[in-house]
Amino acid sequence: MEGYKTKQRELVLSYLKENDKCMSADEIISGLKDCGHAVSKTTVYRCLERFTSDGTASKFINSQGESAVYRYSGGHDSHFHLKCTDCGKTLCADCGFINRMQEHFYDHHGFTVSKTHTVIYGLCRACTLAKKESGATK
Amino acid sequence: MEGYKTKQRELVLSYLKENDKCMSADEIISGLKDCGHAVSKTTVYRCLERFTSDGTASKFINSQGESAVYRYSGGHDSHFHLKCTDCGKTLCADCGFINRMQEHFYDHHGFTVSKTHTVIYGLCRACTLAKKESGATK
DNA sequence: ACCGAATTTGAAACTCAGTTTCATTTTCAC
DNA sequence: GTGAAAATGAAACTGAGTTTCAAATTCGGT
Repeated sequence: MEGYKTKQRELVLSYLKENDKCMSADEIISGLKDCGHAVSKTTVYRCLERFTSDGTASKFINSQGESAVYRYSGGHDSHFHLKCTDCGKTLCADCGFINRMQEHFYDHHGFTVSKTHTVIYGLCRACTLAKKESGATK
Repeated sequence: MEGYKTKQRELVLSYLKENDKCMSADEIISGLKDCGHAVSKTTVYRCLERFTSDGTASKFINSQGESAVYRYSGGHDSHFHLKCTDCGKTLCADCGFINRMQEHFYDHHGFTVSKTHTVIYGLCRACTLAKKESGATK
């Protein structure tokens, strides 16, 4: 009931497992090519979609114009992305606050917050400071 | 110190003011065209970028492959987007919880959460229910 | 092992939001 | 008015992701 088993799907899956970090589709495509196990772009996207929807991997959307990143779901659950709108860096925050958020949004908005897909936008420490200074001097 | 005043910029600004809701760049472009005040795509994007960075308007990024939406910042501050990863609908949540989030992320992660750019992903009420049911019956 | 239907693959063409380029036009301080 | 700085817009481009479709692969039934 789950489709055929194919070499390409195995390759993408083990690449995700072996490189346990957030990777764009492009990184995965060229990573596999460099290993001598090239898998086509189309197929990689199809695998990632499949893994994302069956829970094998998580997809993180950072901002439009920037590629999504994927990561093997090896128990990384309470994991948030904090994206700096100034310098563009993305921080990962593994913290329990998400549970409080989940409660709030479920109770007050009937909304089940995804543990893995949410991106919080704002300013990182460095850019917060930079903004403050430039605001003070200008 | 703020650039020249132009007809086009005024048109985009008043269109945002008069239609106080989230609109994609495309809606704005064709809306203006339909009013008989066409402004070029390039210019609309440039205006939106300007308004976004000077605080006149807010930009909301929902998901890659989908266009960003913009809204005039007429005091809509504690305003969140809740995006359903299943049906794709976006809900707006005007609520004070963002202040608690801001505190948490500032205190524990040195991160200043944007009041306007953050998108929370998850399942809306309807899709949460739908998931539960299909999970129970299958 | 072989057949054949269902599934998967991949190259190429496509989509579409957003950006870049650059010649032309507009603004506004002087 | 004049001219330098800024803004406009048409067209071409970019790049992530999708679609198309013919060829290849999987695997249950025999």
